[in-house]
Amino acid sequence: MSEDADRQTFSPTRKSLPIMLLRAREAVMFRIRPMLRQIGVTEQQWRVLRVLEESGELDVSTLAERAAILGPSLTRILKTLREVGYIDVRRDRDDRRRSLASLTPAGATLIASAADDSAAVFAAIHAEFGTERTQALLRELDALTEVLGESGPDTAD
Amino acid sequence: MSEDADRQTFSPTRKSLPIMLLRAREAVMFRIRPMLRQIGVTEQQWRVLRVLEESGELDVSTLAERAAILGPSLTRILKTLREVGYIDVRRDRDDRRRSLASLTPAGATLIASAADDSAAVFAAIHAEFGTERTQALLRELDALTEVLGESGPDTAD
DNA sequence: CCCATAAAGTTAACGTGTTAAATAAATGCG
DNA sequence: CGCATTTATTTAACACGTTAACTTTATGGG
Repeated sequence: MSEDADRQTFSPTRKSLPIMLLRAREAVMFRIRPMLRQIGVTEQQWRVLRVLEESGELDVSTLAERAAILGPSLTRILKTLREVGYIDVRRDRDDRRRSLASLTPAGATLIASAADDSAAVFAAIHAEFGTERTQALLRELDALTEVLGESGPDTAD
Repeated sequence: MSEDADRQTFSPTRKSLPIMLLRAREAVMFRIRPMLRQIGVTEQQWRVLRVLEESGELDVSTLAERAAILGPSLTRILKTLREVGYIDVRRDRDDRRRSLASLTPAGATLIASAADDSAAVFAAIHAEFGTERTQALLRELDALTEVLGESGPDTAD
């Protein structure tokens, strides 16, 4: 009743790359959310804090790129994080179009307080799915992103 | 300046499973969005229509599960899709708590009109990343979802 | 030096993600 | 049968995703 005849017009949604990536991400996030709730930040706020902890002071564009968050979302997130005191934002003296964000001591403390819980979650995932298998999956995801990122339908010409 | 000493508290964000799944999904969606824009539906609306095309009439809970969309979002999406005439929604006679959604002819026509474009996009992805490699990645994503889905921090007791 | 153009962020508008609470219908038990 | 408890869905509130338009600052050519 759903298919015209004996030919599948689309691959089943169970085998669709976008949906499977979404499902896998959901499964992982399900393990992580309890920790995030505990410290009172959203998943995206956590990514921003993590990137700043990893890279130090960054301009908004680079931060957006590394945290995989779009500009408009990041503007709102930075506003919130600044209001609660986890980050500082200042203007770049040399190029006054740029904003530079950095972690405050309070932000660094927050991240440190979640380190053990975070490690435990990922240790559990490695234990259940396999450390090597997880690493291999990460490599494949990175490869897929690289391959598709080089040229797209909007980059054709 | 970012790390306390010589020990990495967190794995680099470049190797974080949640972030890599997000990046990979973004890379794939970047190829698909032009088609969705053309037919005037969002990514989530498209998933709902695809699932209904694949499975026929479904109750809201099952539809949410298969389209990987949460209940509250689906309520809004179904309202929109009904208003533009792509789906019908009715009450289940046997269990009046349930709503049943199904594709209208207009909805089926919309999907059919995008079939060729959709196939072309996925053919391109298979060509660039490899058909076998893509299949293998899908299997790993499914496996990860299964492994993590069986028990979680909220299912421990 | 002046202006057109580009670049970096922000604002705006609308749709979705996420959690908690509310509504409504079905179920089970005394 | 009557009511407390579940189940299915919706509503509400706030945060983020996405695209387009806008503001401000840099840059380059005349």
